[in-house]
This record gives sequence, structure tokens and C-alpha cells, in this order.
Amino acid sequence: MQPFGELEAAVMRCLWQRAEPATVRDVLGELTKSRPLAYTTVMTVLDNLHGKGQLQRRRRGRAWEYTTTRSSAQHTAALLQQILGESGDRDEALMHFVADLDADTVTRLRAAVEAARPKGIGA
Amino acid sequence: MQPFGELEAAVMRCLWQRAEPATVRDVLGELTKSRPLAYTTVMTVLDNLHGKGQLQRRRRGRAWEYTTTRSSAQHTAALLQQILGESGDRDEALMHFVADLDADTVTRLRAAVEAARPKGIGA
DNA sequence: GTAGACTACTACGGTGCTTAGTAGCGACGG
DNA sequence: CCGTCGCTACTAAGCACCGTAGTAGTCTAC
Repeated sequence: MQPFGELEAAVMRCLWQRAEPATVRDVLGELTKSRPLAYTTVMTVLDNLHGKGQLQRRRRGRAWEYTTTRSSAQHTAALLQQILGESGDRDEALMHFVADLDADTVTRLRAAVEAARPKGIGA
Repeated sequence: MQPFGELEAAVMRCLWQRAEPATVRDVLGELTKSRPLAYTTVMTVLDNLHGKGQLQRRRRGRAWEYTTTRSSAQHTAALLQQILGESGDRDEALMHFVADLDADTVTRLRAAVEAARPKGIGA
């Protein structure tokens, strides 16, 4: 699972925002607000993302209806996980990471960490 | 600042491990332990990484001596930061991220978060 | 001044993303 | 029943980046 290309990212963003299943035409309509794109271009991208497991699809009439397999947050979390996993020094990296966060985010992170400590169920 | 290629990553790992400045020949010596590479290949990669700002270099005799501009941990942290920044829902993403961490890492993360709370100096 | 080492410049193949065309199929309207 | 329109599947070309390396030029040391 590697980072998306530019257009792929735009497509994913579009799908994440609307929370509802979208057809090629839906996505095309959204994307062409900012730049001209061919119908087939969007279709190819959607098909590629489906092939990569990033999207699910179901028939609606003659068109496919695409949905993201993971929420944006889940995807981001998985990316973070992966980056951290590839890192040599997880702990050091986490330290730096937290140190660079703004105060507000640190607060939320602290809440999350506390919530994730149910007394020691750990691995 | 995007993820490294395979060889680039190997070079960075090599430089991070040895903590000392390294010449092309040094890196070549290290990398050829696992696979055959041409001197110029390594040179090109080092030069590219330097061009991308990932490496600094200084003359030593006639050769360049390369050093990483950031520690491995800093680099990882920056990547994490970037991923998170590109995400739509930072908070949700962090929640998922923490939820997926193993207990040990959560413990360390908690320590990091606590360390980052010097009473409320916030942004 | 000749040899060796090192750099700069150049180049080519592969892969993945972006972009899109063409052909074919199926449904609906007349 | 037939044509048109929309949609999909297949195919493909351009571009960028990475990996890989050769060649030529320069500088030092002997």
C-alpha cells in the first residue's frame, strides 16, 4: 500500500467527502469543477483504485457505484503505522513526532493514548 | 519531500547507521556486501539525495564526504507529520493510529506525550 | 608526465501515474 | 425492431522518477 498519485488522491478525497457511493459520472462531475478531465480518465483511475483494493464497487443499473474500503482516518492511520514500522528507531521518531505537534493536537493525542490504556490488556 | 526509492533508502540507512561522514567509496563498500553496484551508481544516488537536500557534503581531499541532514528519527517524524497534515481528519486518524499500536509502543508514546506537556506553553 | 582516483555529465530501461481513444454491449425510445 | 446513447473493457502513449551505469575530464601523487 503506497501513497496515491495526484489524481488518485483527488479521487479518494472526493469519495471520502461525499460519504455516499459514487459513479464515474459523479466523480467526474466533481473533479471537472477544478480541471477538465475525460470520462474515461476518471473511469480508469477508479478502476485502478478498485484493483488496488482501495475501492469497492457494486452495480447500480449499468454503472458501477464506488465506495472507499477504508475511511480517510483509517487510511491515514495505516500510512502512519507503515512509516513508523519502516523506521529504525520507532521510539525516537515518536518523540520527535510528538514534539512537533501543536499543543491542541497533543491534547487530543493524550486523550487517545489514555483511552488506549485499559489497564494492561496489551500484547 | 517524498519517500525514498529502494536504493536511496538503502543509502540513507547506511549513512544513518554509521553516524560518521561517508564518501562514495565508503557507501559503495557497505552496499556491495549485499549486492553488486557500480561506483558511479552509488555516486549518482548520493548526488541525487544531496540535490534533494537529504544529504550535506564537504570536501575531504578530492572526494565528497556525505552526511545526513536529518537523523533517521527526525526524518520519520517529518514523514509522519506530513502524512497527518495531508489528512482531512487529523484527530480521527490519530485515534485509529493509537488504537492500532501495540501496548509497548503506546506506553512509550504516552511518555512522549507527557514529556511534551510542560504545563501549557502551547502554540 | 603518467597512472590512478574521483567527479561531472549523459543516457537508457523499467515502472507507475495520467491521460485518453476505440470498440463493444445493453437498454430505452420511436 | 432498430438506432442512439451511455457505460464498460481494453489498449496505449506521454511523462516523471528511479536504478543503473559509461565516458570523459580533472587533479594528485609519484
